[in-house]
Amino acid sequence: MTLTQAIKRPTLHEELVDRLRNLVVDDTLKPGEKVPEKELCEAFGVSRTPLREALKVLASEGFVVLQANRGARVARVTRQELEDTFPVISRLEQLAGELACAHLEDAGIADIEARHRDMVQAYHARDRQAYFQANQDIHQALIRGAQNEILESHHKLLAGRVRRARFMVNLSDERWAEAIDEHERMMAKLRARDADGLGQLMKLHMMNKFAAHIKAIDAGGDAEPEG
Amino acid sequence: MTLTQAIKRPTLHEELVDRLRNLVVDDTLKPGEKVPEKELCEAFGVSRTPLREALKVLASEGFVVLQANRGARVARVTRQELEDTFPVISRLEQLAGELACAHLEDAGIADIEARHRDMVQAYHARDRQAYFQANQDIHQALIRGAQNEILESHHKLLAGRVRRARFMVNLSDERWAEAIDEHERMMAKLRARDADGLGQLMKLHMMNKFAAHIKAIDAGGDAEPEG
DNA sequence: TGACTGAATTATGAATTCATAATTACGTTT
DNA sequence: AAACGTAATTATGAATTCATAATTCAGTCA
Repeated sequence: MTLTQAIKRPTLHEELVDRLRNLVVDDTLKPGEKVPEKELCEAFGVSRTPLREALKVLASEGFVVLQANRGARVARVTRQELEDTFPVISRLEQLAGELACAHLEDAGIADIEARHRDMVQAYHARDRQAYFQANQDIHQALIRGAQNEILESHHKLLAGRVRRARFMVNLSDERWAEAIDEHERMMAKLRARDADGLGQLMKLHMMNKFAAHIKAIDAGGDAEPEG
Repeated sequence: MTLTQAIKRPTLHEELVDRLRNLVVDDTLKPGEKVPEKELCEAFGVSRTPLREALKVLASEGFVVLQANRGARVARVTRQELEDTFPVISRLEQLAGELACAHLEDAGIADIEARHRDMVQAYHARDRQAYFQANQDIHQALIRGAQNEILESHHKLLAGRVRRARFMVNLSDERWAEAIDEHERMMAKLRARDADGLGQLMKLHMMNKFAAHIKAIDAGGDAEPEG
């Protein structure tokens, strides 16, 4: 009976961690906003204990900040943090690209090709939502294709911190075209299974995305009200 | 009064997270071992609530694994996990090396030089303990020198998972000499502020360390008893 | 009228309690 | 005596309670 796989029934606090993290990542809970335990408890229909456990985890992941005796607030993504995060993400994506070239089956590559076509189509249709989704799927597939759980989990955390819905509205036409071009070249490297080449391009792609964000932030001057 | 710095009185569960993590990292709590809440509560003199919050955080950091209704166990570092972790760490160290070259002041480099000399001295004295300490200090200083908190925190987590005391006993004379040589070359690159060169060497250094660990594990056949 | 003091309220950190799943101990049956 | 089934015990997930730090608000005085 050593083969028996443990049945996975998610415990209450695990469920809450996921739910709350999603609320932060998809920008339902805005940065700097207070996270009142009471309201969330009645919203989710749970007691404070599992919710507080979840908040502690979210805090260690960096999605919320805890102030002693003053509860939790959604973490602000400061410019400094962006500047720290992107170089790290870009290196993780580089590694992912290299490993994906080595580990992906032909079927996996074909699947990414399909999503790439979806993305290009969304680009021509100027469908930001569809583009965003396809883009995310591609990166996700490449990370998964690396078959490295540590890489995947750390990437997921960092990507979650940075991926706030509002960033997408910052996508300029110029940068959008550039990004598409970068993806085309990435696909070529992937088809050729040029591991180092793909890694290099993915790193660059991330750093270019980074530059575009910074530019948009400097131009738009994100209000970032109150504390 | 806007300059008033909030006084930092660590909350109970934060303290516990650190304490418990240390117990795991320094191998006081052995991999696979059960982490009984009751005993730890009376050992630390706290109630179950903060301790359980701490365990949730430790679990999200990967130091313990929680099984529903069956409590927490110290996470085992499997071979697969080592194989996943080292490539990621090596890339983080590579980035750290590049950034450290760019950001470290001369004084910072001099400090690392001093610790390097300590390390070489410990090597010649065959003092594994002192060597280990100096080595860790050097890597730590380089990571800190990168001045990237995201990089630092993620590196710390991964290093903590891998850094179990017993690994040091695996250090063969051959590998030890090799490691010293690698460090010598790293120092040369750092002095020259050759960012890419140092990054490259640090990546390699980590992967060589990785290979040595794997070799030792395969040879020694770590017993890894019970589940 | 506006700023300060202090009580009342609220929210949070932590302890305790409760319900239930898991484990252990025991007795029965073959 | 071994194996199964069931009851007793234990440990855990979650709710509730308690103590205290923060915040709010009313009242006072300049």
